[in-house]
Amino acid sequence: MTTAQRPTLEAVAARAGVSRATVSRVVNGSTTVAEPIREAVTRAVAELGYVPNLAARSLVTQRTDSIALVMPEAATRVFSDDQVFPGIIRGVSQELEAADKQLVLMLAGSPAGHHRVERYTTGRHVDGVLFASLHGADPLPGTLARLGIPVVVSGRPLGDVPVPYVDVDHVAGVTAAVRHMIDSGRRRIATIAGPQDMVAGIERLSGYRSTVADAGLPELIAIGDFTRESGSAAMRRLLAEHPDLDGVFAASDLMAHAALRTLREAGRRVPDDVAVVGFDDIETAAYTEPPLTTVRQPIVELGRRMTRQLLRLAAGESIEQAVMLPTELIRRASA
Amino acid sequence: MTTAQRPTLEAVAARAGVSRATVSRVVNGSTTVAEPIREAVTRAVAELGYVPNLAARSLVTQRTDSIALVMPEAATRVFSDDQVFPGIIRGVSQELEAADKQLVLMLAGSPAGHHRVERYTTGRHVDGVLFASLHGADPLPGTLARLGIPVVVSGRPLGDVPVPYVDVDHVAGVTAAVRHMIDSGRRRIATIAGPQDMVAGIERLSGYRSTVADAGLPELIAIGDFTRESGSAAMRRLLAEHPDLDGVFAASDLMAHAALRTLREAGRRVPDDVAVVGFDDIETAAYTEPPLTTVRQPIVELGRRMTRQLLRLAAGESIEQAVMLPTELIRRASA
DNA sequence: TTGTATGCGTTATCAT
DNA sequence: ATGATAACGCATACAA
Repeated sequence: MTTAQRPTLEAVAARAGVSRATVSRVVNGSTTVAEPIREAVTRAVAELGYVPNLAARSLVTQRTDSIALVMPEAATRVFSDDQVFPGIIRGVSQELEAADKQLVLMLAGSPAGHHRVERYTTGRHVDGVLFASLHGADPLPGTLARLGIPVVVSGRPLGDVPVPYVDVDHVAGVTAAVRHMIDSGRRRIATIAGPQDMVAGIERLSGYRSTVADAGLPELIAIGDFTRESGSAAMRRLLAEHPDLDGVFAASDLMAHAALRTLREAGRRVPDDVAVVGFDDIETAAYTEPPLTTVRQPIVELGRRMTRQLLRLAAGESIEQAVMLPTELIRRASA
Repeated sequence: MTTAQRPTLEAVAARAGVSRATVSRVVNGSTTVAEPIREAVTRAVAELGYVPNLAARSLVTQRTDSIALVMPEAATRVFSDDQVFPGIIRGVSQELEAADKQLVLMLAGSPAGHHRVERYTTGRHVDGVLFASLHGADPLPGTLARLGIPVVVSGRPLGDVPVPYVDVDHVAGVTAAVRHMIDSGRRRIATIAGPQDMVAGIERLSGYRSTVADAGLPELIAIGDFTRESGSAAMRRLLAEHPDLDGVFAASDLMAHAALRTLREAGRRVPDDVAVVGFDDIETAAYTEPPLTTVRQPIVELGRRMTRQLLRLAAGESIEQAVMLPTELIRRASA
């Protein structure tokens, strides 16, 4: 490896016939530099192909200009075709790009991974930390916040940790979904709920319960974990226990997709016999058979908002403890 | 922000009653440290919650212990429910975690983004660079390689840049797919090809052409860009131009999925009237109507192999210029 | 407006 | 086996 020595401030300074300090000023856009000198320096920078050494810079500025996005899911689940995580990544990188910061991605599925994230983030190797989703009451966000490290979480954190978060309005979305089925005459509406150690799972279930309760309808519940597999199993259970059901609200499109198939295999027609509504509005939802009515959540926007909040926090501003994003019922053919 | 001063080597040294050098040795696992001293230092580290400052370390070691994964796609396409990119990310992070390195994710869809990536990577802010997919003949990988920066690309690079790459055996996969249809009696087999500025698109098309040619069958071609939308449009075109087609090989599952729907809308039964085979084996493939026969490519493994190659390269080893991963025909109901 | 001098927290070299 | 001490490349307070 003939790793050509990369030029330093020193080299540029020599070439331009000025001091290191002046070059540094030009590179960092200081206004107090005479035009001819600025030009000379700029030329020297270009000729030498100078690029600042970030390590050196961050050593003195105490900033790293990078932020971590932590995905505490098991690596195998983070990237199923559930589009939640990819969507968040996309939103985060858009906003980070605008701010000229780097995205350090950390999957923390295993305990070892979690520990690694803890070491890395508490070690202040990043200017801030974004959590993409929390399982149970993870103490890490709170720990970081207490250390004075900027943190923003997606989804209201379980337990009462005073960590700022951005979330979508699950309850409003679910309410709209269930109401829609009630309005079209369904009376035996079941739900395939999400995991009850995640806010999204908890809130979507509670939204369902209060809505059916308000309408004087019974609760028909089976728990899944947002995946297709769990959706199939849950649907089969519901069918066995409540053969007369005429509506299903699934807490994720993946589970709804599986429910669609399971219902068909059981000889039920959708939406004629059973109405089905999902949650997420993943791309596949428009291509299921029949196309899926579902609750859209602005997932890319979620990533963007989290990032904006974090950057403000890192800049020393104070921010709202909670930001809520709206959801929307997308009507297709399944309900 | 009461940013508690984080302890430095100096502080640990003072507490343990030794020199900075000794603490550094213990932290870095040097064997030349007496056991009692090592213990004292270890205790001091724990008590103070010391974590090394990576910037300072990398300033002297000339390593950053992080590698960049560049996705040169437009941000909007990188995370469609095409599982390719998420899969690669997953493979890369698994392997990186094992090597205790950080993943810096860079999307480079826009020209500005591309330039940003160039600056960042040529600036040696990472120990190596992985490219997740290339459009056309991107010069950046070659540039980096010439600068002595370790680079590994996914997919054979277009143009003849001598950059090491890992790819899946597109041709073998496509051949198996088309043969499968021929063997079951299809004689008018069309293809919905991928974009012709990407190797995956090019190779899958050429695999199709040679296979039908070998069988003395006609070429029926429409070009898409791997997305569902383009798949629908291409399928409609094929139907209009070749109403008698009895088989379709789509270069991506997303396009195959759209084709399935378009065929149904046109009143064709799959597989009775028309056989359909896709490529990728995304999770959705098992849930389409009918379930999709497709060519599975080991996408997570691709990410892992790329990473392993890169790490070897960064460690000064020399590596194979090309690594080819096998594909496999997964038979379901659509063909 | 520009230059000088200092320090950021490590690792590595060289003594001891 | 351990300790001084010199880099590493940069930003900035201060001096000019």
